Amino acid sequence: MTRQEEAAVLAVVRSIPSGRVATYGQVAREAGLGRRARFVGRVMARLGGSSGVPWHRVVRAGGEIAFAPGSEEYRKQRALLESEGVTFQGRRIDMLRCGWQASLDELLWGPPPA
DNA sequence: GTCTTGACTAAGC
DNA sequence: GGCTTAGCCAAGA
Repeated sequence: MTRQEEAAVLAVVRSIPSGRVATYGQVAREAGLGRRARFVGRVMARLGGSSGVPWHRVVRAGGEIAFAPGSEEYRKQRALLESEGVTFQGRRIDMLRCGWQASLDELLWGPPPA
């Protein structure tokens, strides 16, 4: 929609700490978009990847990567996540360990950089 | 203006 | 565990 909402989405995604992931719906809520999870997906798609935004930390509900398993993008995203310490179980991310929860975030990992 | 498409989600079978 | 359906909303054609 507007640049502002897009910026809000990017800000939320940037605030996801390394080694953890958030779902599209979660990002949408954090950005004040309510249930516009698809909008988050659209913003990610438009980024292209070289925007300094950790797009790979955004996954679908349930902790599954949004891309088709085996696809180029899927493998890239998974590789990036695993390099940050995110653990997978099959094609799902262990959300209990790596899922991002803002409140729990500060308790376990300390306050985010910004 | 409408119709289609999609990096979504929750619920139901 | 998986697949389908229905709801959702914005961008492009």
